[in-house]
Amino acid sequence: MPHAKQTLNIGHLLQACKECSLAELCLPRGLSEAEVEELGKVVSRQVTLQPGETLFRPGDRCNMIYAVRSGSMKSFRLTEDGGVQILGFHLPGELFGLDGLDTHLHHCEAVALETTRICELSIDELEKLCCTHVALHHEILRVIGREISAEHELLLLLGKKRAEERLAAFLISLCKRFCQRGGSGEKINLPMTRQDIGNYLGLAIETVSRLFARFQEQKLITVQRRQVWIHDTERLGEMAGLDG
Amino acid sequence: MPHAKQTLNIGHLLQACKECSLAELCLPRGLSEAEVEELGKVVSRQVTLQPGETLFRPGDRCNMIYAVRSGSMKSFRLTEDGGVQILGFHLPGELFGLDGLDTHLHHCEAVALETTRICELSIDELEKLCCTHVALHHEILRVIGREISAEHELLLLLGKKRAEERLAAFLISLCKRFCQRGGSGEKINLPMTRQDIGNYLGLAIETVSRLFARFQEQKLITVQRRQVWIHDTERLGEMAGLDG
DNA sequence: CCGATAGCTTGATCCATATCAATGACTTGT
DNA sequence: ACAAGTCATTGATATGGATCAAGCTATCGG
Repeated sequence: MPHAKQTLNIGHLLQACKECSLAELCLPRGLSEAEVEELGKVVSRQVTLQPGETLFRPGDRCNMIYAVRSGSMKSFRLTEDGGVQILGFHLPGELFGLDGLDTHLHHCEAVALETTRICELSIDELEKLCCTHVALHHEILRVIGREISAEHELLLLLGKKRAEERLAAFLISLCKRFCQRGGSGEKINLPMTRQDIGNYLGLAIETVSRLFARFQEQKLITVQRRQVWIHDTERLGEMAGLDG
Repeated sequence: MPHAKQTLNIGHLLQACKECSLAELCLPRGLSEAEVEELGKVVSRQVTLQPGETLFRPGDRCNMIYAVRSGSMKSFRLTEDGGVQILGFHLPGELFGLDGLDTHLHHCEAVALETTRICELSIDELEKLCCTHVALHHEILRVIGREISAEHELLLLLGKKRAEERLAAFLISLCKRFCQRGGSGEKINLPMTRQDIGNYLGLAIETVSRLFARFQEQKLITVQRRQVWIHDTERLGEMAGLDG
């Protein structure tokens, strides 16, 4: 897969943060109108990726953080023997690319799951802006904190939960996130393959498939390929051991 | 275990960052002398914990980040059913407590493994200082980046590695970190129990014990209770799948 | 010095999940 | 409409590490 990026930088950016419907989920949350306008200027460009295209890979210079405008991404780390561990899936309004803040080089790879639009934000510019806008500084720390929390959650899941609990937690998490983005909470359209789900949860693809079947038998969900209807959030939550 | 803290704030802090021998491992790395002096003022106090004492627990207000002055800590997350997942061990010069940056409440608990001195740094003060000292701002981002990288590493380990690889990676990582702190790299004194190691690595205590025995048979290490001599870093590294 | 306790080791058995193997269901291109 | 490829399901079998059980070894208080 080539390291392809397709830039859609038509003169001025057509849609900066000010007009973006995702503002409340993304960095602008809680900023004043003037601050959001400033933030919009930091969006250096927007990029569109086709399914399977790579945004960055290990060793790439890390000057930007990225926000999903539409579509979805996965980021994953590689072992030297060709193994993969998916670290997260990124939905519209979510930020990613914070790894590599230490060495200024990315350690992981980010790939589009579907046709995906990305906003690129210059880290340097953001940093400067933080000095004059305290609210933005706080927002950025909040985003970082959320990232760290999410990773702790996943560590708990991989280290301590059984297969059933893992998948339940995964479904609940996705469901919540799609709800925040205007989904009904009834139906989810999975942007990732079973392979991706299994990899992320530390399970074999067959195990994921069997669990989907079992959850369906138990009337918790209905599965049809990538479409999942959630019938019993309550019980799924209990299975997941809640706090996910 | 009571939520005990014993403050050693004798008038002025006896030893701020300027005189600290760990400076090069901790936040002051790469700062000018004047900046280090400023940073020292942000260390609001130093705390000494006895083995098993808690520094913070889930739900506690998160205003500080912490640096280990001497001794060692573990931080872990709890499941609602009483389960534990250790998220990390913290050695002298390392910073921790970055979880909770999002909600300003800690999600995890931090406990001393031995008698441990901690420097507390006010997040608000640090934030202010960042605006006037770019180098400090970069340092903080570096520390955050390192935290995120370390967590990705652990995710890879828990998700994809076999028991043997996990323990090898763990030993290599500890060895490196003790070396940076002036250790010989020959001998490690483990500050944590087998229970802790197993929990951290997602293994049963018995498995850890058996692996130690096997590594010893293979002449890779010598184990005597909490003392470990590393004989063959090379091969351990290979077993770990390197990049740990 | 002795008993109690916490931490560790070692052996025997079991089980959750991986792995192997085959088939089915969409999707895409010709 | 068919061939080929990718993705998903389902069944049979294997296994790495958990769990259960017993004993060992420092350490500490009295």
